[in-house]
Amino acid sequence: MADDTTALGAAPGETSDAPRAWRTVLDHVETQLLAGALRPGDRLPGERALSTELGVGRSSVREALRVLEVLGLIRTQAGSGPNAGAIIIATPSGGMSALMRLQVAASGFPVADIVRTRLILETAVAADLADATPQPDLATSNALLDAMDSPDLTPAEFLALDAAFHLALAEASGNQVIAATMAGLRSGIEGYARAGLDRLDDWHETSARLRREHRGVVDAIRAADAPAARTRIHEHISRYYAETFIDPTPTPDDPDRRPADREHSAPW
Amino acid sequence: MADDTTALGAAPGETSDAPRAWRTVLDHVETQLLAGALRPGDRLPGERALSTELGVGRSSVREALRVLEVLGLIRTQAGSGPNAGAIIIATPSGGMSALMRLQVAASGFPVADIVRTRLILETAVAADLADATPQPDLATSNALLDAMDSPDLTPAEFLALDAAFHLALAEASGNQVIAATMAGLRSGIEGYARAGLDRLDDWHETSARLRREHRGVVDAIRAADAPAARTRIHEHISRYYAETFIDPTPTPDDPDRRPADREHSAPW
DNA sequence: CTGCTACTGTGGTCAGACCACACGAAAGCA
DNA sequence: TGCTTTCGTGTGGTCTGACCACAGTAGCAG
Repeated sequence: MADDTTALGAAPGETSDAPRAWRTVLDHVETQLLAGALRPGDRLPGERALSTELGVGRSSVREALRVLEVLGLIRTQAGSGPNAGAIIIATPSGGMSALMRLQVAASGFPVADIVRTRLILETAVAADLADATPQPDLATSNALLDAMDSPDLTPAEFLALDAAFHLALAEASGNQVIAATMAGLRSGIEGYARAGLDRLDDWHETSARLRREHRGVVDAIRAADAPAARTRIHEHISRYYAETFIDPTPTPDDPDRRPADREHSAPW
Repeated sequence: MADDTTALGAAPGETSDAPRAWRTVLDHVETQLLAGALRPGDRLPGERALSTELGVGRSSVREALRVLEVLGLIRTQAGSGPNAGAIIIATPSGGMSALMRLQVAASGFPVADIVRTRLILETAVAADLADATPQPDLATSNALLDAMDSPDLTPAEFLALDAAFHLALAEASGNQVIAATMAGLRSGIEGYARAGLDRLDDWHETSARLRREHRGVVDAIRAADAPAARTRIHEHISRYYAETFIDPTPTPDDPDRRPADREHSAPW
């Protein structure tokens, strides 16, 4: 369809219309994706090729590719051969994590909101797993649970396994959006979670309780007892945060964020 | 490779360790953000300044900035004055939308998973709003509802208002993470939603029902009847998708996606 | 004091040049 | 013939230097 565009489309200075050059590239890739011309596993044209093909500079192409890379859409590899170049991979978790992490860092996402969202999602996941007709595969989760029983784990290691466990549950539900979101939420509050360790009085006792609660959740799922799974995971998460965070209250008061309806005091 | 030459931190070729230059920039910004040295509203150093400061080329700085921009962390503005340059803004919805949209396009996110996630989130939001102690502010939602009553709306326009309504509810809950996620989910399936319009037998009847259901949800929230709010929003959403999508079944079968536990037949 | 005009700094883009790398084909050797 | 080595080639990764358009601002003219 006539790529009109002409060579003028993206001149150096660009004015009036001005679709930022890198946007052109991004849109082009998205279109190709939507049209099915590009599927996971495929290789994108080389940067130089895309550059001439779209009539933009290579740097602009690179800016777009960088975005795609961070968003988890492509993987780049220098060199030659079938594995080289930019190939399409749909790995959302990475992008989701980056987004959450940075937004939290920039106080765009209050930690409390993240925790609350996590609560909602995990509760639903647990109930979902319990109700699943073909008993869901919890092998990964169980393996992690066993690993957590190891007595010589540092709190940080335990925490990592804990996070993996929760993520494994989300993945077991088969919902990729939730799994990716959970991964993102996790990494968004990772720093706080680690910092919260110091706040615990008795780590030994806490870890024991966490392990117990984890087993409880899995047991409820196995027993196909959705209500119990819901309750247990809910309490598990909310209790932990109640212990490790001083005050999970949302952002104090930003000059440009209306503190309007914020105190919904949801019971988590 | 005897003579590695280079030896300088970030020489052109870079080897062994090789933290990709743009990553350096990204990490730097994130660190500054975490340290509080950079807050929303602040201006980042100029590209050239950052370039020399971090010892990387301007192109690398730009690649990083582009990522930050797409992620909704900064806003760039050419020219001079206080509004020029790259200033920190924490606007997650944009990045979330881009992420979702592209992942769906690349079949990284099955549409069904998105719908299901939306269902979970919105159900929770509705219940949350109903339980909120200070009656939440539903002014925006109501205004949209009224706008939707206009008889001369094209299906597409109606759909846009509908989306805005649902988003307004999420925003009213005060949870920014959910609001942003909802915005992302929406734009991820926007194309499908529009396409689904053709599938409707009687648009007039459908829109009337949708309006009725919307009011019903808001009424339940006003009445602080969380269970009703839950049920109504759930039915509202699931019914619509059941009507507009042929087969909400996840991706057929991708060579690299195990069709494992996927049929959890969630009741939507 | 007012209004116009240069100036300056900022992002946006492009073009060209290297580098390191990884693969594959050709050349060399057994 | 078959294996090893070498060289060539194409790819991403980066840097440098150069314009352009734009938006304030300082400074000059009225």
